[in-house]
Amino acid sequence: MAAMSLLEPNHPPPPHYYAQRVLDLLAGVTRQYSDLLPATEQSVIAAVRAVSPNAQRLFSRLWTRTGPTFRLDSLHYAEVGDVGAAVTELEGARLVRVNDGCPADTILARLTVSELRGLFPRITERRKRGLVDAICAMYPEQLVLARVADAHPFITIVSPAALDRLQLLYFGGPERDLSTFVLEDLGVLRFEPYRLDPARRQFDTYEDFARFAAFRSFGTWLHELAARWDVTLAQYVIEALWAPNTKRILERRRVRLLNRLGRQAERVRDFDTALTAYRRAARAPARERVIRILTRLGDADGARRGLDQILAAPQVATERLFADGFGRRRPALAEDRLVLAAAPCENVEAATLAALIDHETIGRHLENRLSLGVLGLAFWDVVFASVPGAFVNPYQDRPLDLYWPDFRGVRCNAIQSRLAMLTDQAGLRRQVSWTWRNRYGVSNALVAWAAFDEPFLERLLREVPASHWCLVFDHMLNDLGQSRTGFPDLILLRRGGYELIEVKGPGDQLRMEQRAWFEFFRRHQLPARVLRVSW
DNA sequence: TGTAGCGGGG
DNA sequence: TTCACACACTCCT
DNA sequence: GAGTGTGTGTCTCCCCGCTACAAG
Ligand SMILES: [Mn+2]
Ligand SMILES: [Mn+2]
Repeated sequence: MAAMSLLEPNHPPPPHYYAQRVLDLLAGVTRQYSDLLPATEQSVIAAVRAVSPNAQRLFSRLWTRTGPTFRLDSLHYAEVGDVGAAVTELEGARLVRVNDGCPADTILARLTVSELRGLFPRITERRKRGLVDAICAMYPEQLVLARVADAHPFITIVSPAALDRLQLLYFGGPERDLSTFVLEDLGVLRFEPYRLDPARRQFDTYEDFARFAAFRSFGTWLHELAARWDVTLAQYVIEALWAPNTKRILERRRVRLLNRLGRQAERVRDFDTALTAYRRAARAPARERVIRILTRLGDADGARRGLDQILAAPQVATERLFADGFGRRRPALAEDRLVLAAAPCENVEAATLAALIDHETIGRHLENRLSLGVLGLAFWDVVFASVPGAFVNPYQDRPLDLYWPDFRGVRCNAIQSRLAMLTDQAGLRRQVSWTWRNRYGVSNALVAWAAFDEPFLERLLREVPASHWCLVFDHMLNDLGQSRTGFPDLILLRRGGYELIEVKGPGDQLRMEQRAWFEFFRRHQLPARVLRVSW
């Protein structure tokens, strides 16, 4: 429940606000996970609870800021009466270290260029990065820390990694952090009040959580690998991701990481590593990538065998379409043509839309936001229906299995009965407008609220027959992971009709996901076409 | 001196 | 900092 | 026509002030 009155933009929060939120977080983690917390986390929790409110307040501020090191002169908070006393207390509780605890470059980065010049006048680099590097290279670390401490005393959080893990446990994912509290209390973020099963928790064992946390750091390593390829590191990651996980959330993340790693390896032409990564991943698009690599390497037989395997049992539609057409010439999809009067000044889609609308035709460039959004509005309560294990904390914008292939199977009755309610326009309108009125602004992975407004939604439901919407919903619900991409760029609405249009500029072509959608449109005779635009 | 980008804040 | 998309390029026929 | 590499938009809020950095 969002207490709107708790915070207002640009008005100071209640004095104990941040501290209380941190204590709430710690209480939540303790309640759910006290049995599997490692010693570091336990001692952090105990220490924070033990210090005075004044120290709790300062520590909570530190936690929400980007650390782990802070200059004392950057700490002024109305609710912290005596910063010096708070710091001393936190130091005594081993939550922070004073004038120590970080590498030289970390504290140097907190100084301005002119401060750096003042303290280290012999270094003459121009840019800050170079300045810091040069100082680190020239002076021993202890000297740097001491000299900075003298002019600008600072503190460092002792266990930032433990704080990170506590946050991760509480919010269940790296995308939410303490700022979620503020945003929710401001009313910026709102979450569906779905039912949580207290007996279910996201991580059953410490190993589960450790893997989850490890996967997150692999993600950042992968990002570094993109900048600078390192075979040893890449192979280490593959090694660590070698065995499939029994937990599905972990397994999906594992596959994603391996596929990303394969892609990076391909980019630097390390085909051995790429093949290994893809073969361990084994899930789409891994087999397709393997075939492309084998073809590049001249192993036509291996590629052929791979293609046969895909054709025998395609994992996803795009994979089937790929294997279908690979090496052969695909029959070109019929395209219409449009010549614009002038070169588009923004994107081609907007220019095309402008050329196509007139006094009786309106349209939007929405792509997947259209199909996903209307689906989300029509199936709101089905998406948030209480399914065992789907919701594990109050800050989710989707059930954990939204994009899993068996999303529908798990909810098959609810989905069937909802589809039956939507077959006529009145039923569809009833659901959609109920959601619009009662849930507007609530976070939902399917619904981009800003993309819609009431009049447009109204016409959307009037001009597109409910039977067509149902065909689309039915198709999407079979596997949202697949159908969430590739929807055509534009929808045009006119009295008694509509049209979906995929805009293609010169030299742009249908992607595999878009092909899959057009296959569906053709099968059900929905009005969709590809428009080749030139100028 | 102008400005884009970032960190801090509610 | 992700992800889907558009677009520019190459090689081939 | 097909495949590949790479740039781009958006980032789920919006405001403020400061700073790095480069241009004048
Ligand atoms: Mn598009
Ligand atoms: Mn397009």
